Amino acid sequence: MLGRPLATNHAEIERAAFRLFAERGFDRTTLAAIAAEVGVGRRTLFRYYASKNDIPWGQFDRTLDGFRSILADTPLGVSVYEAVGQAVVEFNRFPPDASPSHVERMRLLLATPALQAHSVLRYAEWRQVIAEYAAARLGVAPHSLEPVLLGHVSLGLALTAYELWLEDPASSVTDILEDGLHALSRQARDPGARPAQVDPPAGHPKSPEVDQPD
Amino acid sequence: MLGRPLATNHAEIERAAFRLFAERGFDRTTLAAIAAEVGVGRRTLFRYYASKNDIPWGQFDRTLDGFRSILADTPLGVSVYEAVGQAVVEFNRFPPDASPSHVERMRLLLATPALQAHSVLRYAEWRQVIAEYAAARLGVAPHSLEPVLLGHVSLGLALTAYELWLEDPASSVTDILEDGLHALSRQARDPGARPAQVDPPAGHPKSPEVDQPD
DNA sequence: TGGACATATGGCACTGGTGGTCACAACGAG
DNA sequence: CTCGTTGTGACCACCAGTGCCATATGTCCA
Repeated sequence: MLGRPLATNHAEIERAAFRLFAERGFDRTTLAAIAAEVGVGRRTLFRYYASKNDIPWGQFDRTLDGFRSILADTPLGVSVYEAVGQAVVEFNRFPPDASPSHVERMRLLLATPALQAHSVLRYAEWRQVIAEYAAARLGVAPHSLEPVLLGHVSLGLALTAYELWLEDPASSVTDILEDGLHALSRQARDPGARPAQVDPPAGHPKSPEVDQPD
Repeated sequence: MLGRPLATNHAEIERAAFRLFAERGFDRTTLAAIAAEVGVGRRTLFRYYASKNDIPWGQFDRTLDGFRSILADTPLGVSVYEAVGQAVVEFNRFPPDASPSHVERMRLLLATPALQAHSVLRYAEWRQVIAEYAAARLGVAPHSLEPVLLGHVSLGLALTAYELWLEDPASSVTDILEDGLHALSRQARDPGARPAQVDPPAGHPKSPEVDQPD
């Protein structure tokens, strides 16, 4: 190694940060406090994380690479949709007992409004991975309807699973994901049926109203 | 009216703000500059909008009420999924020619990272409207799987439509939404088919890796 | 006409996240 | 020991957001 050695590392910063977040909450924990806890300068934190919001996410790059691998290892015998569905289930599998830090992390990410907001930027990268995989297999552009839609719907399913899981920590993300996949296929199979299937999902917040002079 | 009259209104602020955003971009436009342009104090802006990020969204409350009405006017003869699907299409219908400000607004919202992030908080309210409608019709809790999933998938479809529309402004959001609805039903109908349907969507960014000491 | 009252304004001070700059510290190599 | 390399941390500026409060500008009532 050349040059001055690192004063800290990501793991140490995250341990300190999570401890403080747990004590005071995310918003009321200042970067100065985290820096003091770690024993480095406040400015140094920005050399490890692009922003305060990125601390709970850790080193997401690595995680994305893992997801790419899972998709790449997917059998070609099934449809793209099944493949992606299974990859998502696989990706979100984690030891049901251990990893209390994983639970803490997800709780923080999903329960803190500032982090919910910030997370879409990470989610976009994740959706992109799906879109690229789907585009390659379907032989279409990554920006065309089905790859993009598949990315968005997959994300919707995953967020659903995590939301429900947080409400009932005894439940299993994997199980909810699989239930969701079933619901999504049931939906289309009997589109006219009254209740109890999941069918034509829909839109998004239209453009805000054009203001009338008050 | 009692008390001092208002110094400005939402429409005036948005006109000024959008002009500046177009010139310098969202991030490089300060609230001080907007306030100066409108001719009011910086502090006053915060009495019209909760944050800078809320300016491009306008008065979203009104918009949500409109969406509730659309859902409420939905015929009971069709399934919840069809009803929501159609409501979303209807909600996102807007004059194909006019409203250049609508285009500008959406472009800004979808192309600015800070706004993409902030928007999830608005989207959450919008999903909630769907979940409540679906829960009522299905006779289940709003926090149960199908209503939550329907909200998320609907949002995913809508975001897909807006993203594709932005890439090709000559296209129609309504058309893309309808294509998307078809893709979603096709998916489930022949789940084993090779390419060209949209089926088992999947997961979500798993918890970040637990850091190893670097 | 002249308060009294209600309400909006806008200045000020302060916190906290973010980013730039730069001198300095700590290590390896020659 | 000195040089090159690289990380550190201090100082600074900027900006969003918030609490506080004096002041401006209306209506209403005596």
